[in-house]
Amino acid sequence: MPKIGMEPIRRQQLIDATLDSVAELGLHATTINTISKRAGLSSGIIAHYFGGKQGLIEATVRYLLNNLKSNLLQKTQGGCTPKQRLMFIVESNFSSMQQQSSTTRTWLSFWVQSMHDDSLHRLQNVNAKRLHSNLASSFKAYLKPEQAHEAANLAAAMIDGLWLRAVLGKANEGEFKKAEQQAKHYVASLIPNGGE
Amino acid sequence: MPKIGMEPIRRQQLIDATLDSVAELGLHATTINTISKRAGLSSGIIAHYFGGKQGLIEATVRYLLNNLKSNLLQKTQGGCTPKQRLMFIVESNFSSMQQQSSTTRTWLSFWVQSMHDDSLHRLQNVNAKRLHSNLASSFKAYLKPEQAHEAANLAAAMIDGLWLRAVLGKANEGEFKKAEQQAKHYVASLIPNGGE
Amino acid sequence: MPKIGMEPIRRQQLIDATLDSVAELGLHATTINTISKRAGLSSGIIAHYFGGKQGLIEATVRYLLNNLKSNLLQKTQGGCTPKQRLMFIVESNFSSMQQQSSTTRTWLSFWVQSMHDDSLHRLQNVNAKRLHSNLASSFKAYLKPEQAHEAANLAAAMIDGLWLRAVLGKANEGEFKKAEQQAKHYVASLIPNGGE
Amino acid sequence: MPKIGMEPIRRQQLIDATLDSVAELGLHATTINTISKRAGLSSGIIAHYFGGKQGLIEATVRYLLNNLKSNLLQKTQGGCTPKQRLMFIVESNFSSMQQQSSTTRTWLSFWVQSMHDDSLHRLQNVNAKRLHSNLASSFKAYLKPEQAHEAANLAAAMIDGLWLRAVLGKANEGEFKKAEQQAKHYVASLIPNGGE
DNA sequence: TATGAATGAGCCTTCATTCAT
DNA sequence: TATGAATGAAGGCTCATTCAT
Repeated sequence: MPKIGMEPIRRQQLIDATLDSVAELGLHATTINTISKRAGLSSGIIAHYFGGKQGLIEATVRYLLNNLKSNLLQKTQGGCTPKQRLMFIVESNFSSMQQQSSTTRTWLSFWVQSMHDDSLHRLQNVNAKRLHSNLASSFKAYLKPEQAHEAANLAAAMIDGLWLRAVLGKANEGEFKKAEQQAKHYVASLIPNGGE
Repeated sequence: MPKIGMEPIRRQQLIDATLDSVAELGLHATTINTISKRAGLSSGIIAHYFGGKQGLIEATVRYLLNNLKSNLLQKTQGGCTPKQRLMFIVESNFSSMQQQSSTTRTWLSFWVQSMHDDSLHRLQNVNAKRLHSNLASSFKAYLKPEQAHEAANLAAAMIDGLWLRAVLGKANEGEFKKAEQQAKHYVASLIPNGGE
Repeated sequence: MPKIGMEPIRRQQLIDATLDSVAELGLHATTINTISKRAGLSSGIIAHYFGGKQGLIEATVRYLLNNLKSNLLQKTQGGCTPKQRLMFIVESNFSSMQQQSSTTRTWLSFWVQSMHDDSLHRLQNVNAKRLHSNLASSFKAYLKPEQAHEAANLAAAMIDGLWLRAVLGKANEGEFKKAEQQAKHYVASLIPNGGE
Repeated sequence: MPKIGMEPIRRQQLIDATLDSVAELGLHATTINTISKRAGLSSGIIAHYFGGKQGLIEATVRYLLNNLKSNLLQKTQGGCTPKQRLMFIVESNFSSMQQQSSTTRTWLSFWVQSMHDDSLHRLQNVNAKRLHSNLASSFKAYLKPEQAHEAANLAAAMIDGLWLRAVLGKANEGEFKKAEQQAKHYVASLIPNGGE
């Protein structure tokens, strides 16, 4: 008699294993075997639940994006000022899934793969636009629409740049935290009069 | 006696073909065959001149780094103010190799691969340090050492962040140019009193 | 669940195919493809069961050695005089595996390869020592230890020499049998007073 | 202006290099490059003088056989008794080319290769027959033709067997010498009344 | 006479996919 | 629902051969 309701459990097991494997070995060296072994499951299960490797990769990226989204939602659900919201945006981009430091490199691996993979590129675009619109809508409390967009662009670039350098430089937690502080400071500097 | 003086020509042909292939297909999908076909040569020639695929990849990265370096050197060789030098640094990071838009994504592919490849990581580190030290030494004309380093960090992050977003967003030339302007503007903003 | 209990069958299929291929083509010309084709299986299966070509080669040699060993064991298990045991040793070295004439040359191929392959050399050493110790322990029924060792050396050399010349000379069954008789006769001649 | 009379020099250089390479690496791992590098020449020269790798291999084997032959000739040219001649035959088989201990394994490599290579097999046959006929003709001084042939067979087998075990067992010079003594002793034992 | 650049077939290995159970 | 045996295409590498010089 087949076990019932295993699907969500198995899917999450495999997504977690994928994150692990990509973090440790890189996307390039991650295979169906490195994943299934980490999950303690057979390789065939991936075709069963995700249709194939590509399906699992996409599901994993979606999972990361959802995490990022809900992380911000959770931080802001109690209500907050636009400035606080900007800080939360920075925080969630630096920490959300990155609670396990492992996922930072995973994130970057997927990012780059998206340049040559249309379905990943679509997902990555959604994310970039969401970051921009989140930032812009908050900046609009302090700036004219045109300027708010400009500020959002710069803020997004600074967030990505600092985060990227931290990841590529194999930063430890302290350095990572410092990068986050620098990002916050820069974002704050884009608000006229400190948001008063 | 076999044809003489072909070595540098062949090596460059293969490096160019590698840049092409990685730009179009990504590092993951770039094979000995995609490269040699683009170079109009046989696959065996790669082993002949570079020992193997890995050797060619590394030579290609070294070529990119050297280009970046000599590009800046050329811009500044006539003598310039520290502020001008900062602008040149931004420019060379945005444009050097990137004259052919193809190399932008190549650059990024190698960057990410460096997370899981020691020899590439070493090369990438050299580059990161050179950018930082170039920036810091220029900032020292206007700031105390400590602050100059801080400014160099922020400037480097902003350069990378804007460049990265331009690349991943598949920016056209105009958008790329705009990102460069934003980077310059930001770097200038880190100089007290506009460098007077 | 996949087919169960196939492992020993597949392993034997592949070992048999290896013996065939090496016998016909030589170790040098034996490839993963010549083996897997003979086994009626795909090339990938070799990695699956033996980790690679080298693993299969070693397993095949081990199989030959085990056969030789159990062949002698079987002949002598009913109990026998030391002289009879010596004859059985000769017989098993001439015939054990060699019932299929194919394996004779295979055996020699592995033997020679062992000069440049450490893992094979270790296996080959075990075999050489076993032959010597089998002979020596039997000779000790008739000779002093020192002399028994000497006799074992000479007997082993004659067995190998006759067998080798038969193999290299592409002997037919009759010639092979004659070589075996000569070996037995020589071994018997090393026993004082014909073993009375 | 092309150098004249280089041919015999180059041919010998390449044959020597082949012996070296096969001794050290085995026939399997010996390539046109390992040979030409040892000879201090280019790889193309092999095609030039021997038509290809196979031609060089055959020439090398012929060289070994000629050495063996002339070694015996030289030993016996002063005239000798049949018994002495038998001893010389043993000696030349143990030592002739084996002056450089390196060639022993080379010899064996070629021997085995001859099982799957017709032109080598023909050469190897010539050698086997010569050994047999040399031995038989000497034994005929002491035995009837039929018995002389039998003795020649046994003697040849013992010579090969002892020599083979010495080679495969990676014998040092002392052990090698001892094997030669055992061979001589055995051959002498085949002569009725010690040749008086 | 001699070189070594260049080729491309063939090798072993890796791996996503398929499928019987 | 889950397995892992089996496949076979594709990858990088090795190497004997060819040939312009």
